[in-house]
Amino acid sequence: MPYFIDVILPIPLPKLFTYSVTEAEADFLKSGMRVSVPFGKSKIYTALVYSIHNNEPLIYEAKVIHQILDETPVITQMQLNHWQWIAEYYMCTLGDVMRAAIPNAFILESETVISRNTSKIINDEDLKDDEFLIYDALHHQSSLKIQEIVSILDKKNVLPVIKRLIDKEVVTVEEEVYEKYKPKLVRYVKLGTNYSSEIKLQELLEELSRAPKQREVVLTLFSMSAQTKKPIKVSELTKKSDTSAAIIKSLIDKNILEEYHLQIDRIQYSGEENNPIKILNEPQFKAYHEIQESFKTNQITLLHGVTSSGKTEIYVKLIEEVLKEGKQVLYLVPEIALTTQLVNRLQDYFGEKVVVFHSKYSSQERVEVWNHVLENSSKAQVILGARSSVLLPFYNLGIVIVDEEHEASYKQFDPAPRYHARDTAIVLAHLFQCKTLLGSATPSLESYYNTKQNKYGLVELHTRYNNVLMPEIELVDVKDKHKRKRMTGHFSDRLIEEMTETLKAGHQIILFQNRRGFSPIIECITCGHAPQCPNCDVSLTYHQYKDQLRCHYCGYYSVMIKACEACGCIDLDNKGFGTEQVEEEVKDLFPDSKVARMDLDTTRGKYGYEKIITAFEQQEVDILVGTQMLTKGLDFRHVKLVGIMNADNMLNFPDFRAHERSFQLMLQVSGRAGRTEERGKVLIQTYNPYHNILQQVSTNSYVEMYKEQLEERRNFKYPPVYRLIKITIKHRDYNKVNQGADWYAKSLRIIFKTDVLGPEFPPVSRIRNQYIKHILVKIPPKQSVSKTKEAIIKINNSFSTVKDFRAVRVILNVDNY
DNA sequence: AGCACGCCGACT
DNA sequence: GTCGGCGTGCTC
Repeated sequence: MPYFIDVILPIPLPKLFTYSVTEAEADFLKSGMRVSVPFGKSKIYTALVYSIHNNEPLIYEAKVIHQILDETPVITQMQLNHWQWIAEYYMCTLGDVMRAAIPNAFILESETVISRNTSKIINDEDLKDDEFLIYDALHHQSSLKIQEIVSILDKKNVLPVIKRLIDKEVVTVEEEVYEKYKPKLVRYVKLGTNYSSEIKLQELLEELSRAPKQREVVLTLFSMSAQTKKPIKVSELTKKSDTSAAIIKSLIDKNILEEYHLQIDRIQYSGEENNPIKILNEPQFKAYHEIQESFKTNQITLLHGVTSSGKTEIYVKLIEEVLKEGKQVLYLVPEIALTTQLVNRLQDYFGEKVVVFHSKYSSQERVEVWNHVLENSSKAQVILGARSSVLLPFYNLGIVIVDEEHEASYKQFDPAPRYHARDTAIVLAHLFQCKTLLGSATPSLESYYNTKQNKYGLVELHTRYNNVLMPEIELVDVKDKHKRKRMTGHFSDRLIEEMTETLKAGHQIILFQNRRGFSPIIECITCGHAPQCPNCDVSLTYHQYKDQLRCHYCGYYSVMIKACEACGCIDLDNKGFGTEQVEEEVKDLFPDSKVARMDLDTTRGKYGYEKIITAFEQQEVDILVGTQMLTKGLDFRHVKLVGIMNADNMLNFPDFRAHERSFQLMLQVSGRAGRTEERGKVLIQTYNPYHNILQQVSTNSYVEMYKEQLEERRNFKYPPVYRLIKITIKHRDYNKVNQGADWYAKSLRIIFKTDVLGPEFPPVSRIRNQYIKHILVKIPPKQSVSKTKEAIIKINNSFSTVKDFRAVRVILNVDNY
């Protein structure tokens, strides 16, 4: 009987691919193992076994697999089910999900290697110049890689030459496949077995009396092994005996020392013994109890607890319970919240059981975390991670906690799979039949709506830890201040007063300036011209620290212009303001205070973020200026004052969630003020102090905000009442985008009538030389979401068969919020 | 998505 | 004349 396997390839094709295997291979293989397979003309890809069967494909002949890569599955059955859901719900392929889920190092690289065909005698005259060059090079080196041939011939396209050589049977090609993951090995030494007895050792030391340095090393090693039972690292020995690698090497060569390697983890926790878990205060305990109760009837529960109410302690208590049952915990946080603060706190309680996972880890580090989770190792009982950790190979999940549930960064926008980690985690928990706890001080409208629909349970926690009062929020009317000439730059007299006072009292200040749609744009005073990005449809932003103009979309930059490019006038004006400018102004206003800035530009690199946080924590910085980064669950104890420089630019952002987001953002920033005994103060500068959202922020009225916003969403047919699917049409050619988008929208309207919006150009209609148009499909509450998706897929398929639109890219984004 | 094949302009 | 530009079609 013939045997076949269906595999997932990490490419965005909707189908599985069938390969033929032998009976023995079919016996050995299990779904979730990796195999390498030939794909296309010459490439070898890493594929994942999905199923094993006997159904011979009818219309093509299945190729034979290249190699089996695993002894045991690296992907669990549960994950495959989960992937299936993700692919279906978010309208992408299994290959897309595979690429996002699997650590990069699991996907093997293949490289074409060219070697000389030794079984054939070649006449030099038969070869052309470049053919001879390669033939000659192969006499010096047994094999060549494509890249090496490119440099030998000094031209880009070397494939035709190689092809001719193959035809003439001068060379043979092979695909070399290699594993990317390399375990980290540490070199250790021990005394050679010949010298294990006391007497032999004495002899050795005498022997070495004329080599004092070597003798010293042996003595040091001896004393080290007397002190500790642990293996001795070469690096430690070198350091302790103050010697060089050469001396150690000569000892190894003489067989006096024996060298060996041990595999170690790249990320290690070297902490103290576990701290006892804090006893919950009364409100926390009540909430904890209510969560337990809610879990009896609800799979999912939302914990709505004000900022600084000690939600983490409640999570810790729940985690403790789950760990007792011997199950794993997934603790999701927004990317940015993965600070040492939270990690340390969890490690204090759970020590080595905590493992962290996020995008800044190298692919090698990711493999290690992956394997720990897969093996249900004691090192991976509590998985603390950002979005992508929902894709880890959980073994026996006991609970999922999604902290800061409202955070937009849980949604992946590009590339596919465009999944929402919160919702994907809920499905994951469902697969494991375990509970999900969502937590936030400012829940997303959709989650709160779900509690009202009785889909989720709801637990509220209204008091801050230690009964600290919520900060006092004051709205400052900037328009009025301007009129009365009470503004210094972007600072109102009220803000300056409060800042002066706070600094005098030795407290810290946070100034918040939202980054979106505001950055300093350079404009010519005479003709109004503003420098534009050559690739995108936006004005360039001025960055003072490098004196550059930059595009935030494609990364284009140029030096700051000296004069207007259009009219040559040298008077240029700074429009709008960003964090950088706020920082400058603060320095002028408070020259004696230390100011730091936290935004995308200052937090580059693996530890950029932590450095700033630590400096602020240790009070090396008095005033911290920053963007939304500041809002994410940071616990600064000495902050007394928070200033929001301009509330209006977020309120006016053209998005149906602008009001909800502004509310969340402002309350979250406010929450940074006064987290210990003293009551904090928040100043919000605005041109429109009577805006409902600002009123709701100042009185901390979440429910009021919820009701009002929900009403609007209902009226304008937006989530959570309606569901959304956004379709993006992208192409280099302006007309093709227009035609394609029109065709697409027209087809959609035949089925969905008025529930189709657009096509419309987004605020930035060209990015990286690609024109973009959006179409929005709204799904009414009673309409089947899966049927809607089926219909869209049909339209999408016929769209791609239209010749003119073949090159037009279409992106489907489900729940694009 | 990649990658090969194939047809057309611009230069060693 | 070749080089390499990118439109088109296919991948078990």
